[in-house]
Amino acid sequence: MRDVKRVTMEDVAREAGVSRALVSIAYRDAAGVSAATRARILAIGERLGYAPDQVAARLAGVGGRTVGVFIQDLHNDVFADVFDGVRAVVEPARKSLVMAVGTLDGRGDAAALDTLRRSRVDVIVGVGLQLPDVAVQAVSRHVPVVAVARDIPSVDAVITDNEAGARAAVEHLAGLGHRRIAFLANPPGDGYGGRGSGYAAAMRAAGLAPRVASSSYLRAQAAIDAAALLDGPEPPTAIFAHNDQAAFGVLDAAHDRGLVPGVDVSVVGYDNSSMSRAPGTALTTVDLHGAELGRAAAELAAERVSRPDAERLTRTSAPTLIVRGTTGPAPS
Amino acid sequence: MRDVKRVTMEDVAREAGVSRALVSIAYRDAAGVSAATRARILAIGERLGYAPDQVAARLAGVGGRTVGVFIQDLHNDVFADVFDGVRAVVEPARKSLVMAVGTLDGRGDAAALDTLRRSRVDVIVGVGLQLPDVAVQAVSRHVPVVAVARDIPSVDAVITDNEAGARAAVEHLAGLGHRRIAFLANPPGDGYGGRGSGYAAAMRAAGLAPRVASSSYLRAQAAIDAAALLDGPEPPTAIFAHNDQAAFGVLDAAHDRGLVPGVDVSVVGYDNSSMSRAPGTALTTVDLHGAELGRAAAELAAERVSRPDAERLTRTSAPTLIVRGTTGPAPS
DNA sequence: TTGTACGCGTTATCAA
DNA sequence: TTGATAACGCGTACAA
Repeated sequence: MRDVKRVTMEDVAREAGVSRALVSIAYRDAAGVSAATRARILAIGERLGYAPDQVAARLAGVGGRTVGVFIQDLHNDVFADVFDGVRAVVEPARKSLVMAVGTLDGRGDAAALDTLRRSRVDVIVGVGLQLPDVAVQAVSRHVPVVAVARDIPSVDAVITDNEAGARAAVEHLAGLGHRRIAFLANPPGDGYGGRGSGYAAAMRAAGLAPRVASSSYLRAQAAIDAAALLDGPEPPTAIFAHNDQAAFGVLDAAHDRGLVPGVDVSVVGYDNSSMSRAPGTALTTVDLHGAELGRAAAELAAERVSRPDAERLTRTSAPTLIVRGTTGPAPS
Repeated sequence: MRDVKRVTMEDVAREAGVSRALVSIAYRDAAGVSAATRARILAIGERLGYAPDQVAARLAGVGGRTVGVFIQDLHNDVFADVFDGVRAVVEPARKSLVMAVGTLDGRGDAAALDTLRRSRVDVIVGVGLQLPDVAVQAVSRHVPVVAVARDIPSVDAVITDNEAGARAAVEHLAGLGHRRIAFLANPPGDGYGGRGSGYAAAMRAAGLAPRVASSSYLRAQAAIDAAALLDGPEPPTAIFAHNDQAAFGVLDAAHDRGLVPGVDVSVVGYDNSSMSRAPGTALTTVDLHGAELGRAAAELAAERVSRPDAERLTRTSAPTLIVRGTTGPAPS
């Protein structure tokens, strides 16, 4: 049923009557073999069911051809967008991609990064890193890291302007006449602090009083925290959540209270995840432009590999507000 | 800024005044080293910033410790559920996981599987495989494959009872008084044919005439196909879509026409993806129990590795209907 | 505990 | 140019 033995390059070489080195050259499309011989070698390899062993190749090779991608959570659609962007750059360059997935609570992140480091990747693109700055910096001493949407001193990064995104959200809501606009905050120190500070700055600029409720990434927790706001004194007429997941929690809480989003209470998320586009939800949100971030990160990664000693590399991306159905005029 | 040279096991051995073999033993927690020496070796390794190279280990090791996971599409939440299940089994067993991601149109699937094969994985768990049976069988001649939610002759599989899921959906709708229940079909030959046949059987059993509209995985296409149904003669009062993505397309079409889901038209999806749980959407759907499928697949994978010549291994899982807000009594 | 033969390609270095 | 030879990468496993 299954091949008992693995077919190796040696097998192909013997069958073709050439050296192993020549087979290697042929398979890598490298210079040093005549077209005719190359074709013959590949044909024989095909017939034998041979495929070069990537593990051996990675061990023997010169390096610089493997990109590691850390993804915080496969359930978050935004990360998938970023991954698509990374792939769009890495695959055409014929480099290989190694993935490692963290855990939602961040506890598995260090292990996942360690896996990448030990997998001989030449550079790591970190998507949704939740580790403290120092932990990321520690990893980057062994393997260069390009952080996506997170600004860590001395670590290459594709930075997204969280302040601008938050400002756009607040200005949108203020323009609709909302005055009691609350912010459902992300965990402190997660690198998205700009969303909170941008919110606060925009509120003050609009002559409004910031009102921040701490919360978490978990939708259920966000629902609880939003409920506290909505049931408290002087409930906000609009809630800006630090990301879409949390915004869904807010919508859950609103729904429980019979409040119609966009009418009784306005809700803005952050990320433009696919769930925010769900029919019936139509969440107004800030688009992170994930694929673009991913492409930029992959480009920075390539640059870092070719110039290991370059100064810190960064690129900046600007989010844009997407108005959908969960925001509307402030109730009078 | 970064370590210029990679620290190897040899470096640690020299520093500790022992052999490389002993360092290897110490790091693998294997028998053959005294506790004191082991601690000393690990301490020195720590100080030197050493981490065992997994690539070299995989090349040298005996095998049977690496599981490959093919995932069709990172944007589909159900696959993430399955992945979680796989991981829940693989990680505690201290095996390593290698991932490869396909493409939505299925064109990249062969390449992704090939990547896994060449990565020396001992077994592949295939999630969302769209390749033809023969292509999967071809891969499985080199590396055993465990297919998730797909039934391919001679390939190990965790099978989900699509017929039962479809039947539950139809019976639910028929019980609500619907008589014109249409099925928005998946592409033929994708392995989920049971949803269509289960639908047809359940319809006939209920004394109703099956009505199948062909469609695709794409939400936009599903919207077009659903629109044709809704605008046509004798429009269905209920539409059962082959998966959640397509069901969202149906909801889009309904929304465009001012039809309220659950009131004017009932909609049932399949998968119980996270989007189906979105507030305001609340899609009635068939729960695939992704994490359970993933766990079962990982268990089968382990069994296959330990018994390479065993007969075909299969396990069956039963989906369950989850009634939410998009289904309601048939309009009179 | 140690020596040492692998595992499977890649990449100089060298010869024709 | 076309090709061969041999060292190398970094651990693992087994005999000594």
